[in-house]
Amino acid sequence: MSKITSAQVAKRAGVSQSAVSRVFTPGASASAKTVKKVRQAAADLGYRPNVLARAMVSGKSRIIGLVVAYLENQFYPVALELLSNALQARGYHILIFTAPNSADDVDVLIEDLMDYQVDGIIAASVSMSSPLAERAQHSGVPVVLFNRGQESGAFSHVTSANRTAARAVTEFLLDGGHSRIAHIAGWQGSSTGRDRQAGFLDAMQARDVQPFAMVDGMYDRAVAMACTRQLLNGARPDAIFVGNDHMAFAVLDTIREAGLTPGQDISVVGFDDVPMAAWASYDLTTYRQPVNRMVEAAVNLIMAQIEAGEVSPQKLELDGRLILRGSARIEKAETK
Amino acid sequence: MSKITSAQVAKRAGVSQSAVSRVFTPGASASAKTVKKVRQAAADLGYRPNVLARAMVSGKSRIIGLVVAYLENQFYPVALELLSNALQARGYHILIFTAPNSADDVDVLIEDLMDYQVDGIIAASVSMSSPLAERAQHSGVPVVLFNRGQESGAFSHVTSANRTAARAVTEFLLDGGHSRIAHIAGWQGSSTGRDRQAGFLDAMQARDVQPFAMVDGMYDRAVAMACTRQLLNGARPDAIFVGNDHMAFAVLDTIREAGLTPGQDISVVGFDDVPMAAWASYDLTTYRQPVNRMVEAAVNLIMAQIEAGEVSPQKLELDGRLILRGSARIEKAETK
DNA sequence: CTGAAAGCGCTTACAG
DNA sequence: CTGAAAGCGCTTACAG
Repeated sequence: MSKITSAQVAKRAGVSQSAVSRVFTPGASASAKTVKKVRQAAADLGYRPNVLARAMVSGKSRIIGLVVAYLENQFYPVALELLSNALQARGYHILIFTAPNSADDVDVLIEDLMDYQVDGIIAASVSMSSPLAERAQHSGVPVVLFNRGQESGAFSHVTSANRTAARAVTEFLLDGGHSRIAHIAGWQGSSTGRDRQAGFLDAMQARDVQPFAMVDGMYDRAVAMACTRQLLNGARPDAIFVGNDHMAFAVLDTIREAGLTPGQDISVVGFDDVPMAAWASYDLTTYRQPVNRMVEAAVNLIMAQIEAGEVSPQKLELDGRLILRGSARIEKAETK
Repeated sequence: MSKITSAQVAKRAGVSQSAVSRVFTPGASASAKTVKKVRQAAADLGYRPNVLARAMVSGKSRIIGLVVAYLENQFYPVALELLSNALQARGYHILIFTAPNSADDVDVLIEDLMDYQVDGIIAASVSMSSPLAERAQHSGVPVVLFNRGQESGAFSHVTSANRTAARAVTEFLLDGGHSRIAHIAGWQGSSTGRDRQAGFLDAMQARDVQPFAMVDGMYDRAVAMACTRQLLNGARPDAIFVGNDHMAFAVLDTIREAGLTPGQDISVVGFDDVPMAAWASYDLTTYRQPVNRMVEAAVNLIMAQIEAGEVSPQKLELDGRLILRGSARIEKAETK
């Protein structure tokens, strides 16, 4: 029931409270004898410094606020785990805020987050409003957007080179001899959804072929299934480029439900390469986002901003690569 | 760059700093006039109370430490999201610690967690050592184990009635006319793994049938696949009861890889009923853990312990139910 | 190297 | 209802 304080340790060790503090402060300056006495007393009493008190005076909480949504999409738990490990390794910890998908509420969340005096904020899969951007700036709390871009120059962000990537995916489909290509895009309210769609259109226009269809799957399984049923009705596409793997699994399930075989009757390509994409039942051809490197970059960015105080926002776009599996035909149609 | 403090608000509002504090304290006692002036000044300045400072003096951080592992198993992200939402709704937030699966390191983690003066700890899918149990007890920090039991009476926990549930699953398989039933158990170092295995054995013994095989899948996909390949070699089982869905998906993939059809050539039943189990490609018959109720119970328990100071540990075991899908044969063999 | 003292931003008795 | 004051558990100049 008792919280041991540095004062109690000091008393037992026969030194001042400041001495105890110094022993537990990395950049210490204490004699070997003092260190020994203090460590002994601390061990006897089971003393551990109160991180909150330290945070108050130092102004550094060693807490990073993480805003995350879409946890049903395997990409995010994976990223969360990597993020947490990377941060833990540097002595930071994550205060997690699960976000509603609507924008206003995210603002409220971030304000709550800032009340905890977090040293930085990583916002995954959410956008932030401009007023909020200003508040964060003003409070001097660095913000890094993860897997989401930001038009305003306020924040740093790290994403894949979504537009280029989507273009590459589309070209792959075109090269494979597909000509009736549909795109089930990610939520158009998100930069990733818009960028990937733009990349799709880039490639189609460059080859002068019309999209078979283009709809917004909202990054939602049920919506993606409904879109797919629609698409399968009547004249069918011969390929569907889906805005992320999570929706692509829904597309695959729906295609099979209709008695068709993915990769044979219709090609499907996703985006992310979550672990499940490699599982035999899905065997999804997809564009791999370099999640390891993305996490590393996000952590480095936020650390740099925390340490430097101010760093001009950086926009990082990393390259991934297409992973070929069974859900999409590779060879040209004529060579079949 | 500036953190606004209550003193600054007080000055602008022309009241004392205590008055400002009262206005922002729920159980306040301030005149309407004071409230008005203070709120105005606070709004002008963009003031928000420093949660850390409040935590220091009140001794309540409104932070719950969550220890979690196995994030690749969809059960945990789902639980995490529910937990976070439930806690957020009550004004608490989660400081997350991703756990290595080995026991010693968990202890270190929990100590780190306690340094943040968390008001309570929810440990999902991990066990805690006895010495640590004592420390937590001693510090007066309530601990609730989630989806994992604890022999020692030290902590509260909430789980499914794993043994009974596993027994029911096994009986279902037996009733379905299966006689060569294998069990790929969860990690035997975990209570859930042991309890489910015990339930499996209960049912088998009651019917006087020998297990076809019993192995430890370690809650790991790769291990489960290896076990399944082994099982498929030579005389095959006609059913496999798998310790959780995450492994069951691996089993299903492996069975198909061998050219067999789950639910036809061999029945498979999982445990959890994660969302993916319902997806057409897996269509997994499984025992549904009542995750909503489990989360609710865990949150209520921890809240009760925080508010009451001391509450004797409670062991909650909730009932779920078997969800029938296509991966396991239902009718008796003879009626086929 | 070391101790006394101030102060981080709050809450909470204590008087009035 | 309200203000002055003490104190939560630390870190960090400041003297010595």
